Amino acid sequence: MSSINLKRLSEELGLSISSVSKALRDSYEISAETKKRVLAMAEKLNYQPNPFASSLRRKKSITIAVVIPEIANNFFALAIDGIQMVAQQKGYHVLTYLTHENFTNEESTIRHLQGGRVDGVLISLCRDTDSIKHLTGLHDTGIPLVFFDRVPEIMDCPTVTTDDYDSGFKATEHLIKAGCKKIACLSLSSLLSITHKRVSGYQDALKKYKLKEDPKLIIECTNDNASNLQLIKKLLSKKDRPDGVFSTVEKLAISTYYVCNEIKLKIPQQLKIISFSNLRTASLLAPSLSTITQPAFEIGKESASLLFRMIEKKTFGNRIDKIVLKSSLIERNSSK
Amino acid sequence: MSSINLKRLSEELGLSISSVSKALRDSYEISAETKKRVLAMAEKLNYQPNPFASSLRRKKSITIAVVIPEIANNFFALAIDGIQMVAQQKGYHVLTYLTHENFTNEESTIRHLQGGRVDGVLISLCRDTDSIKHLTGLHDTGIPLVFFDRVPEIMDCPTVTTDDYDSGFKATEHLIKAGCKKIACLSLSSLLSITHKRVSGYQDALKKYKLKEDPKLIIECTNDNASNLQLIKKLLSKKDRPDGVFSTVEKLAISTYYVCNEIKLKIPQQLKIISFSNLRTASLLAPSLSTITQPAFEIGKESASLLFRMIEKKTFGNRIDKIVLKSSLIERNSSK
DNA sequence: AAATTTTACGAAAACGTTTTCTCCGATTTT
DNA sequence: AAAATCGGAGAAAACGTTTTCGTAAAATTT
Repeated sequence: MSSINLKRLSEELGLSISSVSKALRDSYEISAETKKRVLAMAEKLNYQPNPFASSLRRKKSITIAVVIPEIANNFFALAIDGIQMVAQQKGYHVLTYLTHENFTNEESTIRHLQGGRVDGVLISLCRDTDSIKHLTGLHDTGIPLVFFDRVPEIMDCPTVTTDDYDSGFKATEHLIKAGCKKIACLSLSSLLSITHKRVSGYQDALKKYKLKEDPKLIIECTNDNASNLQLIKKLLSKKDRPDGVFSTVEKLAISTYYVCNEIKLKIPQQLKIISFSNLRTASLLAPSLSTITQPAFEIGKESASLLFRMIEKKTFGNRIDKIVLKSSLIERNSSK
Repeated sequence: MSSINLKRLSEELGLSISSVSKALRDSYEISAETKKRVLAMAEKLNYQPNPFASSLRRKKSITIAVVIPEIANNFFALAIDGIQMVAQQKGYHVLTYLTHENFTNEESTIRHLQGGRVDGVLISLCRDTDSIKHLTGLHDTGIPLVFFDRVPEIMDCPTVTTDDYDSGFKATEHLIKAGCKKIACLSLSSLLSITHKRVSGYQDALKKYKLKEDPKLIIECTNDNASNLQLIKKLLSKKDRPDGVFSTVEKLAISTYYVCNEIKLKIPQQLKIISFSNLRTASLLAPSLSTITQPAFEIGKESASLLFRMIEKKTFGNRIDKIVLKSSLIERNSSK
């Protein structure tokens, strides 16, 4: 329990508390010589300023919050990596909150953040967020807020996303050109903006190539892995099963692989697959998985950078940034 | 900028600040009726207590720190998941710091944490941490510290690990029983306790089965992916190349797969592989990867639980807990 | 009825910073 | 020589809580 504070430091130096504080913050009011003395003593006693006293006084937390649905997910892990990089560079601390795709969790997390614990918030919405009322409170407190990937469709807010519509379109087009006539689409909650955009791309690609759209081929999956497996198994076991699958998220493609193994469906001969994914082992799978890969790390980096521009008021007036990055389609054997 | 504080609340209610504070903390000194009034007003004005004022006064941050080498790593992502679960349940906040396997980062992170920003620290050491001097300062401040997975070998400290020696032994034994005569071992820094234990298990298994140990077969990899690929390629391109590989970490197994693809080495016919890994797609790889899988989520859970026992002083006297969980060996086709 | 306890609340100190304001002696300007 | 400026430092208020202590009035006990 060392607890070296300014008072102790000032006594040791024979200076006032305020002078010591100023010296440590390199104020012009303090002579160079005194500063040197103070710094030396602070070093010697291993002085660490109390962050709470400082934050209380300065009304700055030097901390940001990241609110995401889950962490055991390649996309989000990479995004956090990017966020952390920028934050560390800025000398900021990062609080992480997981909503586990649960709206109630998201709500209470946001409410807690209104106390001023953080200077800014990065958030990717959870699958059953159907209203953004819980965010207006946070917005009203003036705490900068940036959405990434899973953003609200209606609210006027700063966002960092990828070209989801285009990617959905191209992925579907790719399957069509590979010979698919009947393409299923595996999606998360239809409440999510990314789902909506990716599925729209899918639908428009079908239209362009005059394939008839079947609502039954758009499978809205749940948050439970076992039941998703059932859904996919049911889909692929039917007599008139699809010959192509476009998965809007990685884990549903993995489930599809498992199902195909189970029911002995050959990829890509009997079923072609393409999926949004940040799997590092995509090319090592049997067969290798064709992916639309989002620049997850860059998304994190851009989101954090945007947030810091807002925190530092470098973003002019009431301008609202909407950054869109490009995903890349990587053809592999699952869609040959 | 709402900024509703106790003062504002007390004015609104015609009470003193202290009474409002007590009412909100459900003190026996306040009448039931007054409490109800205060709660109602707090709700109405959306009062959120200032965490810094509170922390300053109570000398409690209700926050823990997690210091890990990287986040884009299945093991650590799962561990964090477990940590977050426990923390959330306890109403604690979680600060995450990435060292990127860099000792200097680890050092400065630890130093920053000495200011009292957190009530406890969970840490997994980075690959070039060769001294734990930087941790004694933290220890001296009385902040509870729990190590998980990558723990110091010498220091008397609370740890949560897995049966690394046994796992290394069994993995090697498994390869031997599958017919391997010449087994290489891919390891991270030899400074790490996990490397040491896993490699010891490997060596003892060789001894038990009278296979001669060749130091050249123990490859200490770097933190750079490209150079690791080179190292592995060199190892596997030799005339007298090994017929088995025991990888102590996931990413080196993945690199090995890439190399085998490149130099057309057939797994498992020409080379058998087993690796520590938390890859969800292990069974979908070509061929499926035999793994020693650590209970990463549980490690996180247990570490956090232990830390909270220490924070809440529930751990008696100067007892030091060392929790060891079991990994499981899962045979798949890469070692058939 | 007097003495004691209980109930319900308020005043004020404390947590450790940061920052504004004040002050004093020394130097420079009028 | 008097006035103004300046460099360096300290006193004290402020940030928003929590908590100790004090104290009236009411309730209870003697």
